[in-house]
Amino acid sequence: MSTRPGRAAGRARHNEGVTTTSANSGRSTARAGGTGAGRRRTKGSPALASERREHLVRLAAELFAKKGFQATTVRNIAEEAGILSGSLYHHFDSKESIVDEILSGYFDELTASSRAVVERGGEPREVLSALVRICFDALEPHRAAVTVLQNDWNYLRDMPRFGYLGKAENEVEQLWLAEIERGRQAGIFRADINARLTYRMIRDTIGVTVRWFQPGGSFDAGDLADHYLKVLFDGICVH
Amino acid sequence: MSTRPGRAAGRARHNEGVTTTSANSGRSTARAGGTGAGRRRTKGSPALASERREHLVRLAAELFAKKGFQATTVRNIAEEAGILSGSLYHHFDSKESIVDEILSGYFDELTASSRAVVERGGEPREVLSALVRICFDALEPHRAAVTVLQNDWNYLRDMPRFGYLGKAENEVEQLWLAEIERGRQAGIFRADINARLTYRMIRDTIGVTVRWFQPGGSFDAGDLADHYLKVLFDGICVH
Amino acid sequence: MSTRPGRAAGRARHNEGVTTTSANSGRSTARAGGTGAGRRRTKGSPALASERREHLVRLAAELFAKKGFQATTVRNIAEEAGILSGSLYHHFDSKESIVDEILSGYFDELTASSRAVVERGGEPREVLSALVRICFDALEPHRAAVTVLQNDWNYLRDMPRFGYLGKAENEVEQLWLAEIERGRQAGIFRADINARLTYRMIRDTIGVTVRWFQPGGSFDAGDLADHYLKVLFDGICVH
Amino acid sequence: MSTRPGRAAGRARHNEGVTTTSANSGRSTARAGGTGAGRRRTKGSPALASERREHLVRLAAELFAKKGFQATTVRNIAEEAGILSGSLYHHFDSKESIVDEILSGYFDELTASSRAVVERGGEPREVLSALVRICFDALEPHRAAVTVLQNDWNYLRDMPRFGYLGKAENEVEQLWLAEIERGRQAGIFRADINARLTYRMIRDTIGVTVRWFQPGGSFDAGDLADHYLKVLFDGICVH
DNA sequence: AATGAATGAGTTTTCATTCAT
DNA sequence: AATGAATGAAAACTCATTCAT
Repeated sequence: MSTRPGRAAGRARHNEGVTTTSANSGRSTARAGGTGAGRRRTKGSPALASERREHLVRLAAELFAKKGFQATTVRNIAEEAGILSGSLYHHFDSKESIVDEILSGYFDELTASSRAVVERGGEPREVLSALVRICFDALEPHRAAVTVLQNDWNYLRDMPRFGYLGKAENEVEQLWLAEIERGRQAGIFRADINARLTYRMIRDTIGVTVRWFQPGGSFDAGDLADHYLKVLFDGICVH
Repeated sequence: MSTRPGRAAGRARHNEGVTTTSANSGRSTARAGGTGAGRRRTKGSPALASERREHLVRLAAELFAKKGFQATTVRNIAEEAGILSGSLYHHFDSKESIVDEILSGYFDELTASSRAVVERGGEPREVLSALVRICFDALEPHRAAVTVLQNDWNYLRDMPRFGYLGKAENEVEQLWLAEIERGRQAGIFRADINARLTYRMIRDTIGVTVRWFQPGGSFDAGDLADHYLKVLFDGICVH
Repeated sequence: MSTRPGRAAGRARHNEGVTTTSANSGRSTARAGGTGAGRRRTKGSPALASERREHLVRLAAELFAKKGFQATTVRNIAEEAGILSGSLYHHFDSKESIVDEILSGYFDELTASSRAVVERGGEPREVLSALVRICFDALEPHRAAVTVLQNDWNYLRDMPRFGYLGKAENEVEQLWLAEIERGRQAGIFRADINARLTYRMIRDTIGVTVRWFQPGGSFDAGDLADHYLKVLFDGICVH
Repeated sequence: MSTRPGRAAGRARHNEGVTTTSANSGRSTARAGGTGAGRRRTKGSPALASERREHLVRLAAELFAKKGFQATTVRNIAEEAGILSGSLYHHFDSKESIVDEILSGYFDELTASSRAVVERGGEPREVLSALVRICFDALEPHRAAVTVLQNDWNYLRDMPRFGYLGKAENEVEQLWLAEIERGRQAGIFRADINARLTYRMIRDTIGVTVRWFQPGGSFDAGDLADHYLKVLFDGICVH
């Protein structure tokens, strides 16, 4: 379902407005059609360096999800990886750039999938279902990102570097609003509901799920989506 | 609707399992093994807490809501009050005890109101409506508490001091579950919805509202409740 | 045995070299042959004010003995008395002046008693016994002073205010040394012991006793003295 | 005489019951749930601790001895080392863990030597002499530990972390008591002395010596021991 | 004689980050 | 690619003391 774009094609890094003093400011992944001479530090294959990096990001993601971004120290991450905290700076610019990588990965996928679903078109109820399912489906692969967004949004939103988060959110919102509106015009959705309110309600409800959702527990993300769509479309009352 | 108990009558502070070495842990100064007779600070007013203290709690609450508990420094709070950070410790034991005061105030009220509503009885749909409205109504007076719970729950839940939060949450959950079940038995609520899932969905959705809800904006808490109950009971689809 | 001089006649206060900014610098007890107009703050009888003050000193002494001077806060003392810390400053200049009162009381008595015993004269062995017993006997009434001297001597000795402690110690030491010497000349004490080393050994041993000595326990101060004198004079070996 | 075990072989650190969150609690960096293989910091040298670390401990020990544990600030230590106070935390968890290192080093050695001496057996008088000499001999290499124990015992004894101090003291006491008893049975030591009282007297007297004993002064630790044993065994009186 | 509020200088500790090796 | 040592700025908290009321 997800049209997951390759990393190179996706939105690159998002360090707008950030002064980068060190040499290692951006991602060190290969850039498509790179113009400058990409920093190559790794002697072996670039793929290996990238693997190490991705591994570190995954470790960090887990910690961010478990303890929150602020409460996770660079030392925590390094310990988890079995190295010293200073050594992390060989791979990343800063703690922020790690979380950036995590969040942008999530948003790249979310916006791309959402756009694709809407472009494909179909019954508003089906499209809306698909949008909802995209969010639920992200709960497992992007658990950390969603969690950080839930818990540390307050902290991150004020940082210029993460301005893109708001923009991406907006783009997704517009897609939803249009679809809800379309359903209303078509007489499928009730006229007396407020589209924005409804959107917020749905998105928030899904996001906040990470706080108690256990992958591998009694429900999987699909069950959650089924249940939620049922209530969303028809309410909890018997008709 | 809410039987809102006065602060003085409600459950006081919740520092179970916390050794308090300093003098300012509770509202009335705790004394080690003093020989003198207990001092009553305020003779005239029934309020136990000093006005100054309450004022400081309010200032702190605003900051916690705006920036999060972790991101708010005691200096921030002190500056807001126009004093030095050390002076705050004349009134409070710790930063934690400030947030404790805020959170316990919220939970005292929430559990009391919820219990009262359930005990009064009535149609399940009406009782559930009332429970939902209690949560929405808390959004304004307890904005800070709800916000902190949203953003810093991950951080707070591991602290023994805040174990009571989980317990209070549980109590409320039980009230809701019983009511949903009752509605199902009565054939009012659909048999194919999961009570727990539904509960989490509703509570979370309301709580997360605090992230964008502006008191004094285009919607007030009542509008939100109306809209939400509409969707919750009957869904967004036309029947 | 102790010729305990009245407070008024004893060495007054010892704030040499301390700039006193507040009004209440010295003791407020009546001064013998006072020249200036003594500060009179108490409306009732001066004796009552003095009683309160003495009571506070006793409370402080207990705390100093239990937790050490440095580790005891002014707040601790005030709490014990059932007042607020600031209120203590109505009675005392500073924390230091409280401990000063405790220590000087001890030394006034110690030096006076020791002088008296030596002046009375007699067999060196008897005089030395009496000197030892003075120290043991002080263990109960001056427990706090002895304890503070043991634990906080390092801290206090550098303060000009407490320079008199060293002087008083010296005076006592001279009395002992002379007596030991006299006993040696008389052929009663061995010639091959070092007087100073012996003095230090005895005094220290007695002082350090406060660390485990429990008034009301299996031994009283007299038992300790008996035992110690036995070992001191004749050793632990069978002859 | 002392079987002085090397540091690396002795009982390491004693932070029983203390939750260590940071990385630097022990000598070898504790790691949370690291995946990588354990790192050995020093391959060549058998010493586990870094030289830098040991150097810092020595500096701290001197300051603790001079000013007392409480009165020595981490800033003092850092300044002595020519670094900033925060930098100390690269090497140590806390101020407490520094003093822990100092104290446990002393006790490891003391208990090991004492055990060895007792196990070797011999005349009670000789064994007791050896036990006394162990204590005197520790005065120079473990001056700081002994001093801290003298001055800050009151403060440290209440901390769970330092519970092992009491246990180690107890073990040593038992060794002494058994030896004194053996000497009594053998008719070498007087029957009318109390073993515990005698033990306390001796140990305390030696410990308190640190308050005036100057390594490099007119007496060395051996002289002190000689003199003390003379008095202890035969008393100061001529027989 | 005491309260209640505050000061100010200090404390220990945390932590992202830098950098020579 | 990593270590080991350090920085520096800030954090929470402590506490003797002051002072208007």
